[in-house]
Amino acid sequence: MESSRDRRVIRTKAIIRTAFTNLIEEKGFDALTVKDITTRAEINRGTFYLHYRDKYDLLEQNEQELIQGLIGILSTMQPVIDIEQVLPQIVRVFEYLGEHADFLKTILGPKGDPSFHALLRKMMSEHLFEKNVVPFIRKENALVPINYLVSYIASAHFGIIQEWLMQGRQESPQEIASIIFKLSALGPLYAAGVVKDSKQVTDRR
Amino acid sequence: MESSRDRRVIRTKAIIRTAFTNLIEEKGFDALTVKDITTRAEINRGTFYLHYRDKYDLLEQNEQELIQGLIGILSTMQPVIDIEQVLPQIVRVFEYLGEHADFLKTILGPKGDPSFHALLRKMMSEHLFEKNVVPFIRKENALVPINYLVSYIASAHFGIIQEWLMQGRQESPQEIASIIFKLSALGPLYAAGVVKDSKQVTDRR
DNA sequence: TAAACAAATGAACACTGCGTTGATTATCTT
DNA sequence: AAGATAATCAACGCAGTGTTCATTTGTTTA
Repeated sequence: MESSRDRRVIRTKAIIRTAFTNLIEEKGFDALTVKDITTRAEINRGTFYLHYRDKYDLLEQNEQELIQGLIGILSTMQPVIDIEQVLPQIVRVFEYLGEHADFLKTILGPKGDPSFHALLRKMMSEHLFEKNVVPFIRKENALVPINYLVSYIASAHFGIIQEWLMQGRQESPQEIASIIFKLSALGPLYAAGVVKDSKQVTDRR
Repeated sequence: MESSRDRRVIRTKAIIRTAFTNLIEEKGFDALTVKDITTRAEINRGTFYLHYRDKYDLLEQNEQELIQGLIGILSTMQPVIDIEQVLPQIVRVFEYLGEHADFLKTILGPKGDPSFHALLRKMMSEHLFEKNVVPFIRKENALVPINYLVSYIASAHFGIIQEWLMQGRQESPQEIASIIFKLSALGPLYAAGVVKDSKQVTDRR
């Protein structure tokens, strides 16, 4: 299309991208120089600046690309009626995440970009829960403030994503969706078999 | 004690620390130069190097200080018998976190240090759940893999901490402990009032 | 309080990476 | 095949790094 049909550009951007991803994993994003990237990519340093303003721009463009893809998926999903309809939606999301595992794994890891952590969490809150869960909450029934509920779920699911990626995606998206569902619907302690019945605890305070 | 009883050192380290914290909040850690810090702290740049190897060392020392304090608290706690005994423990932790809110807020925020995120999450897993929760799990009862359970809970609680700090700690440690307890023991969806009874969902798959 | 010590300052050093430029070469599109 | 543009190469001033050394300032302790 309009955006850079020149094969040289495609090639250059691709090798920059992989060099970048690998180097983040090795040294971490901020210990990283443009020179590192161009050396690794076997590219003239000036060429880098033909495509990116600086290393932050490079990071941002890669992140945006990924985010846009995710938005594309999430926006096609209509709000669920029955709570179990979320399962295939979760599967779809994890399929997509799996396709970008390399980049995600590094960027969400300990040497990654915390602002991307925040961005992704925010997206999960907005597109998933505030559309699918929050509407079902009758305020008078909620036992905890809603913002904490949302943070709890968003972070928890975020943690599942991280664990899945870091362990090398051993489970299928279906398995993961099932795990998430059980944990959130039944409660982590119930799912663990620690608490036998929610009731046991309900009437305490 | 032995470590630097000279008042000049105390003073210098203190002003470096606050300048550092403020600057992280303003520009983010990696957009930050040693010169920025010393200028803000109204300190000779050479003085900085008298105390820290570089800005990463400064970050690490501050983080370690905080972590050690947390370990000190966690290690005095004996494993709980009844699951509700964790409540005062959670309270104690949040009291401590509250004392260091300024630093934590920035370092756990979008401009913070992702490796510290990981470190704190790991600590929570090890000291809290693997000591207090995991032993109670009978493997045959667990509906989900334990590593996912641990990730789920650790991240979820991590999210609560972040939300609490970012919103300016409006709730007391007691309130937060109660919120966490409800969410984890009853399950987030139950606590939200979305699911009426866990049973409703238990026998599906 | 005075002497001895240690911290903080200020100025200079070479070094590394940054972001940009202009001329030249290589590769692509039409 | 011709024209366009991407990539290269070498060079530039600039900013921040981490180190040094002589000097001044402050703190401790005898």
